[in-house]
Amino acid sequence: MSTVATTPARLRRSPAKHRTILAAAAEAVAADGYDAATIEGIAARAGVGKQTIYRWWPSKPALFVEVYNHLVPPDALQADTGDVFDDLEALLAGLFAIYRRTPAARVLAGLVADAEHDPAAADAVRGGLVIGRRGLLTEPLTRGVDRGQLAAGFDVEWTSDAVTALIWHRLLCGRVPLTDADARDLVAKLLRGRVAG
Amino acid sequence: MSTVATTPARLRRSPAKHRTILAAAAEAVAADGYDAATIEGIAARAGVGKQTIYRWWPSKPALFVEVYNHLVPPDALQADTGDVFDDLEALLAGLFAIYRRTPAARVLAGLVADAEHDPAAADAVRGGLVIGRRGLLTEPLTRGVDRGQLAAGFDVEWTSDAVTALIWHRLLCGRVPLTDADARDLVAKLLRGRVAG
Amino acid sequence: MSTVATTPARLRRSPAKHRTILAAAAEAVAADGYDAATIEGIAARAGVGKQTIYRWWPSKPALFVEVYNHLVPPDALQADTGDVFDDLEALLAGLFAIYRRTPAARVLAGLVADAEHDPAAADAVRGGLVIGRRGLLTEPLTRGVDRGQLAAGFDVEWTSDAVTALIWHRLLCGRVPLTDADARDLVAKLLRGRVAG
Amino acid sequence: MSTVATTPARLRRSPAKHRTILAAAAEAVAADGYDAATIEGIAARAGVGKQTIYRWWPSKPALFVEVYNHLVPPDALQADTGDVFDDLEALLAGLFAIYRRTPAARVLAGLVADAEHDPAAADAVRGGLVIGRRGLLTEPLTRGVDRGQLAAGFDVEWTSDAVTALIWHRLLCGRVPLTDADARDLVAKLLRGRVAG
DNA sequence: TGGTAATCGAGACGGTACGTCCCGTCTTAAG
DNA sequence: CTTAAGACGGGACGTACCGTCTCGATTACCA
Repeated sequence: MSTVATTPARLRRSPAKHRTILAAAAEAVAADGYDAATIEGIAARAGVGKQTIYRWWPSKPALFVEVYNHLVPPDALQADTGDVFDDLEALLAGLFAIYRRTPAARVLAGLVADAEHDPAAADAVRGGLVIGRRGLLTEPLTRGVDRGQLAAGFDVEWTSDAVTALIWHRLLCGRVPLTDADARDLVAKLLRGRVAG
Repeated sequence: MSTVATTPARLRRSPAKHRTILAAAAEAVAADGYDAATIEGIAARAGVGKQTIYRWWPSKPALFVEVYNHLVPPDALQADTGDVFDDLEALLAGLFAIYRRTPAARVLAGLVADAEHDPAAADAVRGGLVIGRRGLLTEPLTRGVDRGQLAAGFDVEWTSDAVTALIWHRLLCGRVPLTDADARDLVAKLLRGRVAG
Repeated sequence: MSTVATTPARLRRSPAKHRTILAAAAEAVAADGYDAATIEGIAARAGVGKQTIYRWWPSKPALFVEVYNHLVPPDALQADTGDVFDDLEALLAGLFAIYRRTPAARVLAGLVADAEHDPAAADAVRGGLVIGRRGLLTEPLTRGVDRGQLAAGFDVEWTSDAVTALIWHRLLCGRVPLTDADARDLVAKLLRGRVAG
Repeated sequence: MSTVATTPARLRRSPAKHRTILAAAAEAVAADGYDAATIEGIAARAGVGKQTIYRWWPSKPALFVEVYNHLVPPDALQADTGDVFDDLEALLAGLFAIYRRTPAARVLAGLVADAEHDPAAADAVRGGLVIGRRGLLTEPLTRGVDRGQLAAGFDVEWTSDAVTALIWHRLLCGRVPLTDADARDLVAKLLRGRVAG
């Protein structure tokens, strides 16, 4: 009878379903790859109606952005040992470990793919290991500069992008998984400038 | 039946149609993006039956590998000025010019996307600006090492990959097109090691 | 719980809501047609939860049976003038007037449609202008026979069905609404046997 | 190369599939009823893609109009014995036999249902046993008038509609199938005017 | 120069997934 | 403790392309 809805009756998504769907999506990628993972299949795998997925995520990329964030929680990767090289190595090693353990790498690669034509996905991907999470890279580097461990003119921005770029290149192109050695190598080459052996 | 005679069994495929299809494919990407460019649409645009496309290319990625090679002819990018930095800058500037003029960048990005799930596409992409065309990068670099312009231990392989990675990152992620300035910057940072300003 | 006491266990269903829903259902049919009138839409139109409708009516046809009975109250159509032809003409003219004024005809046609597959609807429809309301037709006719105005052997049952059949045919098939002239014509042809002009 | 399509390349629908689909549709109605017969189910039953149905029929009613015409071929019902009562009885008996043997009656009832909201279906239904096929009824009746077997002023049009109406009423409402006796009864009551049996 | 075979456009075909709509049931918060 | 609002599993909708297939109609070689 009241003609004015007091509160907009906030959506009451079931947290359990929510998690079930994210898990089913991750499984589907692990099983069939990002591309073959269809909304229809994920719904079936989760024992959920398709509409329940479309209700909460406007598109497949949007869903997988959340899957990625779920698989790669940013907080778990922070480190501050006092040594910028150690910090970065730890960060990358942790990230690569997740990539080896979960389908996160395939998800990210798939999102990069979608980003080409889905502007929303593009934004999300830029947040995926670029803008949003760039703090993960820029903060330790900035600390390194502040501490004097890195040269005063050190280009933190460019280096962050370069690290991201090299990782993506390996994800998209590489056949072999990323290892701790790759983390060390990346730090050595890009931060210490030891390109020439 | 064929007696493997003098003429190699007469290729009936008309070169004109062949080019028409490649052009239609490029147009379709320019118009709608890689993903929305369907075989069906390309066939219609080219005034050709779908089968004619499938006769010559087993899949969409296979078609676009050829489109890419058509748009970015490797020979046009060679340079040997005697200076490795100039060579590389010229190479990259030429490449970026093509990326600005044609849908080649969108094609490459699309192929990278397909590469995630289509092994044939993956191989093709690795050839697209990695293995096959890596000579484009490794040869000038090797000359630079031989000439003494680059340090003896300079890691040509890693540097080639890094250049590719950074370009891809910009293609997949960047909003702004690559320019001559970007070519200079890349050479400065990765080859001259001028990361710190 | 209910002690079958003085008051019959207090009907919680508010008569106001009840009427609101019936009205919303009628409006929905008037606006979009029987088929496009969904429970979901009626609930929204009535400002009522879907459950509230399902609580009171097991199905869409069940709801519309009540809507029909609400739009076409049987008592309003009775007449006993002493002349069977006048009685029938009055009855039909009154019915047709309702059909022109309200969506009752579309509701009945829709129910006939539902009746094909919904046994409950079928029963309801047979009551809609056949068994239950047949009294409306058979009673005046029987009086006519008793009074001697119709032949002794006059088949009241068959004639009632025939009248119903012809009306339905016009409802389901006719493009033009039923008029007073149609009422007169029906009586002339079927009761007076004036088929041959 | 020729810019002018010589012939509009007439559609080449496979006659075999066409028949398979009609048969599957009839079976589906027989098995589950008109309403529960979905395009999806018919396609599966026929071993055919949904698109193949949608390619040739714009809607479910359109499909079933053709199914009805296939089940009730008008030519098979003609008769001209020289006696209008015999002709009509034969026609109706033949029709009712088909209704007992095939799901044609359920199809017609379903179409009548759809006709309420689908204008195309409405047109088709009017053709189904009214306008188009009305010749089936009007022609023998007209012959009867011409022969003098029916009164000169006999209203052929009205009688045709009345016959149709009564049949439909039985189809939509009746529980028992129509029999030869019903055919005789209909002729007796409506043509011979023996209502007062 | 007329046969004959391949190649072509067109598009029908079985199929899969899309994203939407509504069903009838179940859950939650506010009154 | 009832109600509106609406989330939920489910199932069909009608559409878009996929990659395969079958048609005639060119077309270009060969006899």
